[in-house]
Amino acid sequence: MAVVEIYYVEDDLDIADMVKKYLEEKGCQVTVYRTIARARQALQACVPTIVLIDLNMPDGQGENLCRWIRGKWKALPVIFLTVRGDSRDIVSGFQSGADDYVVKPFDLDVLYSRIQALLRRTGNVTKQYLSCGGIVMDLDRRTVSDHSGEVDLSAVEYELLYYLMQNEGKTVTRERILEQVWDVHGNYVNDNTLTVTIKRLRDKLGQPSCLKTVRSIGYRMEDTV
Amino acid sequence: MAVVEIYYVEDDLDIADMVKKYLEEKGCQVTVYRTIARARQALQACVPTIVLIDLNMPDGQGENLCRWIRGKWKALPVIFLTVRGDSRDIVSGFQSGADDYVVKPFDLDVLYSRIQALLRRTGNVTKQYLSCGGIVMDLDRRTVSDHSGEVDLSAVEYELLYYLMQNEGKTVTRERILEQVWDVHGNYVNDNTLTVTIKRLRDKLGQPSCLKTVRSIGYRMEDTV
DNA sequence: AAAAATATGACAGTTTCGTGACAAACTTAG
DNA sequence: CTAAGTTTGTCACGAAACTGTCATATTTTT
Repeated sequence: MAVVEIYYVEDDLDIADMVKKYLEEKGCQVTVYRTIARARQALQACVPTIVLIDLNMPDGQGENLCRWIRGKWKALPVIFLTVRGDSRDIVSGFQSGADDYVVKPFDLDVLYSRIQALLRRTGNVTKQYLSCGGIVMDLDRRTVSDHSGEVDLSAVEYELLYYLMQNEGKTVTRERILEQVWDVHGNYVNDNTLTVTIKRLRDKLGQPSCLKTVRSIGYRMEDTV
Repeated sequence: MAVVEIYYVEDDLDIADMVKKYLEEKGCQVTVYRTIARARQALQACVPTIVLIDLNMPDGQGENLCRWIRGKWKALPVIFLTVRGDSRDIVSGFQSGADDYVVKPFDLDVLYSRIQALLRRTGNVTKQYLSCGGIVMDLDRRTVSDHSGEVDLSAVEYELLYYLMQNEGKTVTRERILEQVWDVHGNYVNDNTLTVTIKRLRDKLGQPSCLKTVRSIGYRMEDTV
């Protein structure tokens, strides 16, 4: 299984630290967000494997974040971690769309078991998102977003971006792109067509720094370093 | 609503009865098995929607039953119900392949929430209603309403809307829609027929913003966010 | 400074979708 | 069974968006 990327929304830094350390030991990649607002912002840029949410946050209820997540990503796994262990709380937590609900104080091994069980359940789902440098492609919806929200791409632009993001980190040659995106074999396609489509992409995506020109070779998508 | 069929493996008849009654009130169909052997026999004859297993059974450990189930049906939802609430027990329960683990004494509402969450996740819930962006389809009554009340759709229009709402959030291609809604094999169906039917749908539904055109690909139903 | 590669702006042919109209097929009521 | 009303597929047309190309500018390399 690829790296499990976890977003953990928690304001209590002691707990957050403990959980983060434990999960990192298990090989997960954990990012902690101390407010709902920040978590929301991060989610717009990149979609993790799973989200852990503390119910009581300083800037709102975790349930609302979960509902918001469900509105955008129907299948993104969400687990609540909370001290509120009353039946009514649990039921309302599930009603906001969560997949599991763990009451503090919890055993870390149990938490990890539950994460694994959930990922086992969702694991075989074909990967639905491609993300790189703040740009997210939702392959099911066939939409693209950047930090400022959804971006409307034409068919060719979408195909081009898709090809580049599939090869994130690799430099792909102009010829190869032309072959793959315009799949012409004998058909002459003006080489400049690629240049122009790249420009149109960059314009629509707000000149993203992750789409790099590799002079005399081609282009490369890569996270800004 | 399609019936949720539950196999409940439990030797304590008092608890079994209570749980069974509660779940039946919720519209589920519950069969109780008092031994692992009988449950196994029943599973070989018929596979339910979900299995609830008590860990301590007179003729063996529930974990073994779960492992056996996983060997045959990788995706059949399984929940453990048990008094053994020690961390090690829980972890080993999950390791045998369970999807959830509920410690007795449990609240019935919580149990039901967990069952629902799991079925939601596995896509086993057949809902009576489909709703999206203010449009509600009642699949039993075969009716459609929007904010202004019931809308009268023709057969094809209904099928088209049904297909789109089933795939809420996904962009579906024109070809796929034509295949699915007009199920012609070699039969020529004019591509424009789809365009026209979409228009008729939009007219009747008051130009809903949730029915989006994805140029040169197809259409997508989606809540306006 | 010249040459090469890439970026940019403008333009026009093409594609795609929405729209109104129409006739054949089907349904329903009398 | 007939006649009126509905449904459904098709066509033709137009507006809007898409896409490839050219001419020109800008940047990078030698």
